[in-house]
Amino acid sequence: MTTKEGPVAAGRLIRIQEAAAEVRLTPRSVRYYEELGLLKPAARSDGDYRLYDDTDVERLRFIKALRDDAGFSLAEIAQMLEDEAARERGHAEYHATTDPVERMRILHDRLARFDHQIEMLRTKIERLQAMVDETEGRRTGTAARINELESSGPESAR
Amino acid sequence: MTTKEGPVAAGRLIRIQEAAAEVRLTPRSVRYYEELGLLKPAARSDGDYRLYDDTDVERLRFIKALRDDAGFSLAEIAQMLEDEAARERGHAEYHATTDPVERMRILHDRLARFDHQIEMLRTKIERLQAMVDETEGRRTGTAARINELESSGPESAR
DNA sequence: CCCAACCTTGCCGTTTACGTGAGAGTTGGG
DNA sequence: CCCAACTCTCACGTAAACGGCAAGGTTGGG
Repeated sequence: MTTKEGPVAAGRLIRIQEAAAEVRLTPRSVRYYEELGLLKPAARSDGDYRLYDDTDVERLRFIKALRDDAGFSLAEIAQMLEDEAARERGHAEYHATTDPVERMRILHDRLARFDHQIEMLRTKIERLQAMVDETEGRRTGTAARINELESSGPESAR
Repeated sequence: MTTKEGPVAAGRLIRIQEAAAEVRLTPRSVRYYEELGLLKPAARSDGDYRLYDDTDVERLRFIKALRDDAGFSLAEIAQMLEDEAARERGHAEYHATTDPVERMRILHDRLARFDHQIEMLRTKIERLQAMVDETEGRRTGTAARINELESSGPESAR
């Protein structure tokens, strides 16, 4: 056990603008994602300000990556993340239940979700790779014609 | 040189429904893509029906792949394909010009476009791979905790 | 020539993923 | 306590990517 025990570092709570800026999103988008059930701020201030912790930011980063890089729709992302939010923060719930069977169920559930996410991404990679291969094929054809012209052309160019 | 020279097989001309169906798109989408300048039918019938050949269908297939698999916007796709349509069918234009310099320019242009497309796709693949790695990391962590519980759990389960 | 099935060009409707205020409340430094 | 900056919750506006319908023209088999 290290000195700073617990879930890594649960100290900082930031407001929506800072959280959004850190992952290059707008506050509006973050609120919209919440509206769709993709995440919930770790807490609210007395004045009802949304307060995010680092796991929230990580989640936002992941959401953005799924959207921008993988091109998934927010609906699909919601599917993939499902109520994982509840689980992640359900670290509390996880420790709350004494039932080891329940604990295993949660963990296995999580594992399955990871596997599914990985599979989705791998599938996408394969398709992209297929497109690369195809494009490379066409590129080769064009390159070949360039070579033809470069060896037969110069004679007529003289 | 084989017996059937020329651009592979320029015989069949199909109407929009058949073309769309072949690549699992709707006629509406195909028309919309045309409106955005992503492709132009090889010909029109007397009654102004759009008529597509196999290179058109290939193009549609590519567009759909870029959209569905790679997640590019139609605007980005338009960028990537630019006026490549003019070039592809500019096989005619290509053979029309006697200037070998012009021919080389066209070919090199095409090559550059292919290279750019490949680069875009490769970039996307790398990002997806990074996400896979990250997710696998988290998966491993969860799997580890499962193993912990599976070896320490059964004792309390007795 | 006739008709069902298909196509054409508008044009308005819809969903997704936000942008952009409006009006009111909250925070925090001076 | 005051005020600038930030945030809240509606609520309407918008661009992208089509769906769907209307009114009319085209195709092609019988």
